[in-house]
Amino acid sequence: MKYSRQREIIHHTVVHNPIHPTADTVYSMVRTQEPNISLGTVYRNLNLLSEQGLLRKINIPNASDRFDGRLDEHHHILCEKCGQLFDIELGDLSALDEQIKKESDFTITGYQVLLTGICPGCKAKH
Amino acid sequence: MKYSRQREIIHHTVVHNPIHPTADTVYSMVRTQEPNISLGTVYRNLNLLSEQGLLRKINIPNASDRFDGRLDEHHHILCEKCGQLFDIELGDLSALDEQIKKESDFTITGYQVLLTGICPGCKAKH
DNA sequence: ATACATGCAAACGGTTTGCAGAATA
DNA sequence: TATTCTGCAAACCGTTTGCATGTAT
Repeated sequence: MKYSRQREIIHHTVVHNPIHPTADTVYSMVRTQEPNISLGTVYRNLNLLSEQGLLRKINIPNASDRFDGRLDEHHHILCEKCGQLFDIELGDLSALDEQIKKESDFTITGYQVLLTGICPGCKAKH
Repeated sequence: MKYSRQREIIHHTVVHNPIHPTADTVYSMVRTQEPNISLGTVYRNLNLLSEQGLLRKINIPNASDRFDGRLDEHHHILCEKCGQLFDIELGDLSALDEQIKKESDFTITGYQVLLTGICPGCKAKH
């Protein structure tokens, strides 16, 4: 992976904005610094960075993927009202892995958990 | 919801074929009985049936949605090699709900768990 | 010099939608 | 008859890709 200014800005943008932006949101943000960047470059770099483990790509059903600069183990909850994605700690889910390893002949390589709910802000707006 | 022969065949197809078919697979299967059915009708009915709770729609990252006629609580594991989706029992995850309810101000409305791994069949083919 | 990256625009894949006509209630 | 449904085709949306050019090593 060769250095590029565009990639550095993209990476920096995701890491320093813990809002779990979509590619398109990253694109808008990056354009303030790099006005001629193309959406294709944003996609290519977000994918590259997540393949290299420098970013996480979070799949959202029926909506755009989100990107997350936090690399430690945590999960997410999607607010049904406002669409914002929040971090959430789920304690230790590795017990599930253990259980499945015992009960099935699968080799588990990963899992994803996505919760849905109503965030405190949306609850406040009754 | 008015009766339609097409919808009945679609529903029957999903319920009696526990292979977690995609819309396109359902389309192929249904066409053997209903050669003039359109893909649009298949999509419309799969969505309608899952909205009514008569079917479950399972979101798969970077791939087509799958449909499941099993309505009881269970989860799924996607084989990375062959792409087949299998049922898996994860015991009681409601403890997670409890934990989150205590630790956060979110109202949890649902969660989805998708495991990835290598299925026994693919492991056998070394 | 040679890889790799970029901007652009077109293509892609899965899914949804508008419409005119057909089937159900 | 009023409403819902269908087949068809076009549109849609998020994402990827081919290409000619530019940049890093």
